[in-house]
Amino acid sequence: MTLSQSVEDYLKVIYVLESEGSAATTNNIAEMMDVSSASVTNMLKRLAGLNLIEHKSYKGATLTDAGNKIALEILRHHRLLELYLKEIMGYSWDEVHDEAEKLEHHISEQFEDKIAELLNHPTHDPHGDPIPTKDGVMPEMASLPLAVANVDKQYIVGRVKDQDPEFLRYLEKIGIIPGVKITIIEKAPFNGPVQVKLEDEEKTIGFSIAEQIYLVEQKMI
Amino acid sequence: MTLSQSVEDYLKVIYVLESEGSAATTNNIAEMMDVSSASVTNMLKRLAGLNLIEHKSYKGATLTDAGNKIALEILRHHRLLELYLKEIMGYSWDEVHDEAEKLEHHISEQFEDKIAELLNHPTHDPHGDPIPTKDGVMPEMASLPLAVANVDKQYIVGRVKDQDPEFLRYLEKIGIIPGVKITIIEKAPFNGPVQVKLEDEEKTIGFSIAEQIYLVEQKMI
DNA sequence: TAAGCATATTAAGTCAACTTAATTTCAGAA
DNA sequence: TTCTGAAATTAAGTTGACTTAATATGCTTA
Repeated sequence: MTLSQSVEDYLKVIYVLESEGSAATTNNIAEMMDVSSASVTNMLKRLAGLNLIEHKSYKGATLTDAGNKIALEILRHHRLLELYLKEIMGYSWDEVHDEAEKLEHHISEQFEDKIAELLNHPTHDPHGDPIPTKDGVMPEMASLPLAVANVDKQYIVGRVKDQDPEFLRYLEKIGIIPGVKITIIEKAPFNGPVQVKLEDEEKTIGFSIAEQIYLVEQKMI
Repeated sequence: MTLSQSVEDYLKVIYVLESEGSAATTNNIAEMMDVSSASVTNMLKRLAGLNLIEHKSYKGATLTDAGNKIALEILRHHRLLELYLKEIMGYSWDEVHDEAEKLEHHISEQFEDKIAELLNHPTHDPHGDPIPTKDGVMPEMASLPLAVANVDKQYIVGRVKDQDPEFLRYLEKIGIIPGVKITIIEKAPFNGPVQVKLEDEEKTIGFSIAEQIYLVEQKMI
């Protein structure tokens, strides 16, 4: 059973919405994929017909086991590719997303296995997103937003959510990338800026940025 | 201007037919692409509309400069990928074709440049096919079929035409791969088998196999 | 030079993926 | 409890890429 790129993309988006806690409603999907909601309704019917999702009219979609499996496979491709592009091919972390987005649908099982091996079976991509294992197990993901973490406690940057290249270049410039130690010095009230200490330098970042950064207490990787 | 995978494939096939000396007729294209001739007629109209080919009804197609440029770009992708898969990712030479066939349409300019650099700007792929340069120059290609080369003269295997994996595995097993020295010991008449000497061992191969192998007098690579 | 055959084209239809516009459904406020 | 606006669906149509079947073209040869 070989699925179209489009089908794979829908499944991936539904997975991501589900895992974010948002419902995979017609409009949510349409917005994320930048297509009309009518297109989504149509596709949801097809996906339901393929037993990849369950769809209740006017309610939203949930992945079946089969759909979940495929979504995880695509996600695995995507994240392995991101890491591969960065580590082996010398891409910067703001460039990897777009390239992986295209290639994820076209690499073979063999290619997947080779890069996993070359990378020594990694668990997280350059943004800290977990890479599902081949049998569909999702590693732990950093889930504590910097914006709500404790002051004066040392953490490690676990994950950066926003994939916008400019945003990523900014973060890299100020030194906030997965793996680095970070301590919150002060949080201004009313969603104000957050002052953090990295290695030795201190930086101040806006609240909305702090919401995109997730911390862990111990190194995951 | 971004072209569909299908358009790119047609251009590539037309290029290959032209460069083989065969006319790019409707039926030739249909056969190579395994589609109906009606499909080809349709596509030729579209391609002509895009100024990528010239098409005279009932005559056949020839690439315009624009079409040629795109065909060469795809061919460059394909052959760079083949070499990359073999040299960097550890594929065997019978496996690279299929994977490259899919990926060639989806890699970015950046990806192309990176692998070219990693491979040190190679001129030929693992089968000996020339890799067009970025500005559309096609390196020399071995053009002397083993089947018609001289007896008792030392050559070098330059290129293997047939891409069938089983055929390639056979050739590899008996040691006929681009770059190796080869001398024809004897050619049986009436398109009979050909006896060759490789390094130290002698092998006998069928005539139709000998037709797929092209020699050069001096190492190209 | 006309017949016959291979080659190519046209006609009509399918399917996936999309669109806009019209309509239906549902859930929350008056 | 009905109304209304947002969300979802249906209806109708487009485009690309394909199909089979019918028809047209033109090359060879008798």
